[in-house]
Amino acid sequence: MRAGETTASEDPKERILSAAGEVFAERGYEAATVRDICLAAGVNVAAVNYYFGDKQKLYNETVRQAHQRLVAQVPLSPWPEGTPARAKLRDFIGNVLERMLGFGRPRWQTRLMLREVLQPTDACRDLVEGYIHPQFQLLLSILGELADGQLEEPQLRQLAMSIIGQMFIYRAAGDVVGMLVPADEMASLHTPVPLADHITHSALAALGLAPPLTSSEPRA
Amino acid sequence: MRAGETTASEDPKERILSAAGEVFAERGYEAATVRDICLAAGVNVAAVNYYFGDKQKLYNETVRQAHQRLVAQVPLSPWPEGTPARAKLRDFIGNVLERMLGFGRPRWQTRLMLREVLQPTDACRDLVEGYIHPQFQLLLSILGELADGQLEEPQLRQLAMSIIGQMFIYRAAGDVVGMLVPADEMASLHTPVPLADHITHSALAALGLAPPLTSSEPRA
DNA sequence: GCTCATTTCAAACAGGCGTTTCAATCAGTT
DNA sequence: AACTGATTGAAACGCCTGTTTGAAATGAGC
Repeated sequence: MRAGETTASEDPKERILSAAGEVFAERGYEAATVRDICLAAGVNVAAVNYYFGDKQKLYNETVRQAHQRLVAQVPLSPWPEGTPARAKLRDFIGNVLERMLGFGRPRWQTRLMLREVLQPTDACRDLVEGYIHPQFQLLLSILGELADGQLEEPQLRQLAMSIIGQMFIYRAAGDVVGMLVPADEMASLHTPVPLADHITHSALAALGLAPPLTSSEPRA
Repeated sequence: MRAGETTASEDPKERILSAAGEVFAERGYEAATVRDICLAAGVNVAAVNYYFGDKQKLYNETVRQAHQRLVAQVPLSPWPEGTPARAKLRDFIGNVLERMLGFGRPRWQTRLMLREVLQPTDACRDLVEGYIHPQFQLLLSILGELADGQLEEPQLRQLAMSIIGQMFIYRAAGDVVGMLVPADEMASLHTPVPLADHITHSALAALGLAPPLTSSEPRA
């Protein structure tokens, strides 16, 4: 099949996938053009159809790959046995926020996922089943541990969705959030670490497991 | 200028705006075609350029009108003096959710706004200044009243964003939420009224103004 | 009934789109 | 060196896009 591939960035298929990720994430499926992707990848226009068949198949493959790389970054069993549930909650929220908002990995990966969440296509089902649903279940189990049998599953799901929503808005509507919050405050309070503290504290306080937000000194 | 307009739905300009709202909301700016809009409006393709100049100006006008109609539906001073702050909070959350998720008004109006929030264009600034920011300030004032001076402005803004996030996710990611929550539970718990109760109760509990969620009987 | 500005219509326009073509190039084998 | 199958490249193909055109239809004022 393949003839001579040297490094990953020399393989045209890789280069196209990477360029397509950026362009699709930035402009969306319709507005992204095959010509732009090929220009960014430094390959001929015909390469997309040669390697992937057509634009739609390239898109599906791009989403699939971004999704799988994202999954690979998430540790399967993050905590040693005996870790307190509230520590797990803080870790979970911090990790999700870091993955959503952090500047580490290429931004387009999560941005592409976000597009699928906002307006699902065929590629969305795999994303939910392979990535989002397991994370949701993990959060549910943490909350179940915290509630210690005092909340039913439906209430746990409501609470879980509340927590996810508080993180989600920063990723999905970050621009508007930036218009509502002063710039300096945006940089100091609405970033992964302080946000994770705030959201965790809110959830624990709502569960009666931490002092209310109005108390000036939250416990560590 | 105008020759003979009878009813609102007979005026071609109205019909185009209405059809454009649906199509733009459904497919987005790029994927929506002028021909589809005109077909839906029952007018000739040339009508868009005749009445609005070009596609971009039609889009701007569509967003502007949807935004203004939305604003017109929101009462300016909703509560009589002396209304308890927690009642205001419940009302506010309930109203926003009803406007976001309710089946009353044409769905495309809020969906179009949502598109602007997720990926702002020129039309977004007006939307934020004329609609979102005032609502945000209203929520801030309610929370300030509730906190009774025990929280600083930055903390109030964090809390406000948390509340908005919990509502926002249902509008922006409703499809995925529906994949994570059983269908019957979706219909019973994740609808405007029970959701408003849950979010209000969570916020009050986090502020120490209501019993924790784990307590089986929340106060009315 | 005529005038005249406004509005409608079918047809066409230029440009960009995804895709295809086919000759040129390349790498590996004989 | 010649053959072979995989890859690349420039150009072209239809098709669909937003937009324009110019003539036909419309309707109010006289």
